[in-house]
Amino acid sequence: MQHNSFRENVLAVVRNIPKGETLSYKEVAEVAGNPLAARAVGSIMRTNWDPDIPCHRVIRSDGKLGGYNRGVEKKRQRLRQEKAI
DNA sequence: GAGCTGACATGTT
DNA sequence: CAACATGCCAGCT
Repeated sequence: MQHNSFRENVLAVVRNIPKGETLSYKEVAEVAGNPLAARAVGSIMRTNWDPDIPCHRVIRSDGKLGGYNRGVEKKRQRLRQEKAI
C-alpha cells in the first residue's frame, strides 16, 4: 500500500473530525499511523487549504490552539461557534 | 538532488 | 521555571 501517503491519511482523519470535537496534532498523527509525527501533521495542515478539512479542529496537546492559515483569531472564533471553547 | 524550516510532543539538562 | 535536543513528514530554496 504505497498509494496512501501519510499526508492523505492525515487529511482523511481531520476530515472525519465531528463538529464540536477537537483532536490534538499528536492524536491525529497517532490515528494516521505515526504517533511521533505530530510535527509533520502541522506541516501538512499548513499547506492544506481545503474547506472539507476542518484543520481548525486540530489543536495542541497543551490545550492551546496552535496556528492557523487564516489567522489564529479565526480559529478561535470557529471553535467558539462549534464547541464554545 | 540535498538541506533547512515549520501550525508539535516529550524528555533531559 | 526555561532552553535544548530528538523524532517525523512535507514543502521550499
